[in-house]
Amino acid sequence: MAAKKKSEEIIPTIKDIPNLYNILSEEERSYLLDNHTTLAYKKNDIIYRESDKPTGLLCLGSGKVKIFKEGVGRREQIVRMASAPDFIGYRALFAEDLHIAAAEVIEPCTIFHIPRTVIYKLMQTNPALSMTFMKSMAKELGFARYRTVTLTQKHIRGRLAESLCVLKEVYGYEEDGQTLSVYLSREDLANFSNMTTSNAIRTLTTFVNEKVLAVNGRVIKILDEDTLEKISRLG
Amino acid sequence: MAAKKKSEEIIPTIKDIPNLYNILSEEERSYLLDNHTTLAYKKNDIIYRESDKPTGLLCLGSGKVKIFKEGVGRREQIVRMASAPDFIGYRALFAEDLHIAAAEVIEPCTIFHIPRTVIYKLMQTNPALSMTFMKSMAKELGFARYRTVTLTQKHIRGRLAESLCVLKEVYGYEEDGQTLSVYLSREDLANFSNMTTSNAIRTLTTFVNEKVLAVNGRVIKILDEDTLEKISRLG
DNA sequence: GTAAAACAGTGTTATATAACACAAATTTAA
DNA sequence: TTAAATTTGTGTTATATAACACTGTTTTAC
Repeated sequence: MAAKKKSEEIIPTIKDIPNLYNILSEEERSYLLDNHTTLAYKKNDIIYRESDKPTGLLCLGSGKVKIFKEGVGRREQIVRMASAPDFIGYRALFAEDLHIAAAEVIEPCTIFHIPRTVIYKLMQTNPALSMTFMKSMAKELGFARYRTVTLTQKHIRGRLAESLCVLKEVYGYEEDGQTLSVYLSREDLANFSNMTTSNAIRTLTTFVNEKVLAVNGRVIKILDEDTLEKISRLG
Repeated sequence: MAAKKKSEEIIPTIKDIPNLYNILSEEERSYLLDNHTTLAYKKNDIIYRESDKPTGLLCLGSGKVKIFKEGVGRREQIVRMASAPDFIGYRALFAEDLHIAAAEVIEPCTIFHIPRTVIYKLMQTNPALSMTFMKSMAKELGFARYRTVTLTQKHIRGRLAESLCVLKEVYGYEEDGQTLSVYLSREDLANFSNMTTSNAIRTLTTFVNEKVLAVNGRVIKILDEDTLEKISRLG
């Protein structure tokens, strides 16, 4: 959080995407290194919007991103929280569709852009690369299925508890082993959990009263992970 | 529907899965023909269950299948309705996961089973095959995202209207150009639309009163497709 | 450094939909 | 071919959660 820390941060390179770089041959690696661009985004930047056409593969080298769809009456539904190293926006690329969700920066990002033709060429010669994307997408589809059920069937407490558990999985804790390593508005928390902002606030308060969480502004500490998971499971 | 018709039906072969067969070389085709099995399932058969381990790729050659997850308090959520020729159960295969949903036969099926090693071997030599599965899965993920939003945000009328539109897309009409070519219980309709059976029945009745549908038992005619789509869109 | 905007928090009310309970009709099985 | 089970249909009640309306507090921008 300290401003000083930021200036010391080392900028990642595409070599830091192991799922991508590690499986390439020497020749493929140099082809990739010569044929990608590195982009820097700051907080609140939009990386792509709903109905944009994908131009290539995006790899999140550092930073945090939320992926969301606009629903009924502008109400937004966050469908995924991405962390580095992750692929983003590749569903639309491989489906040969337009984007069906938007991506917005939550914490400053380094993103590698690999043009469609480049990544397709690599996939032609390297079957393992296709398998990587396939596996990644299959995991996401599994998660999407799981969430469809829980967001429609669990009660408010269960939905919020589950979202917090997911955030813990994706971003982990700070050094203290308790503080969630994301800094989200109540509204984002609500949009990730399919509820109104008021209800997210209220439910957060009950979790604090029950000593499951400690909350200080947007800083959330998970005091009792087991109970949180239990609340999530029982809906 | 006539019993006689059934006995005349020709049994499909794996050549009838164009997304798979058409993109293979002669050599690959004969390898595939020698290394798959054809299975027949009847109504209400379970093809696989939640937490089963996938053993290979399943291709639906004929028939109709529902894919569902069990949610809170045994309540089932239908996440997909499959029609021939479709791949089924391949998400778990490629994610190297257990199945996270179950598949049940709605109308008698012919299914081709291609062992994991066989399909992986083909994917090693044929990059286009990987792309086929990738595209298929990307489309499904898009659909899943879309549904998450509508099932959580649309009202009951919009959800049921949307489900009927989806069924029309997937299974189409009978020869009369109006009758939905699936025969589902009210409960299945409800489980596909995230509502109780009573509410599915009631809402169906209001659609009949509004002359959008005509219903005779489980036979549903869509009288006014435009209005149905409008109801679906407006939520 | 101040004004404006966005966000957090809380109480109250309204409402969509689940839950329940039962009757009638249809299908299944013995 | 009769009984049992399942499915369909309808009315009533209960309740979870959205919607609304404010106030106080941060953050942002000029």
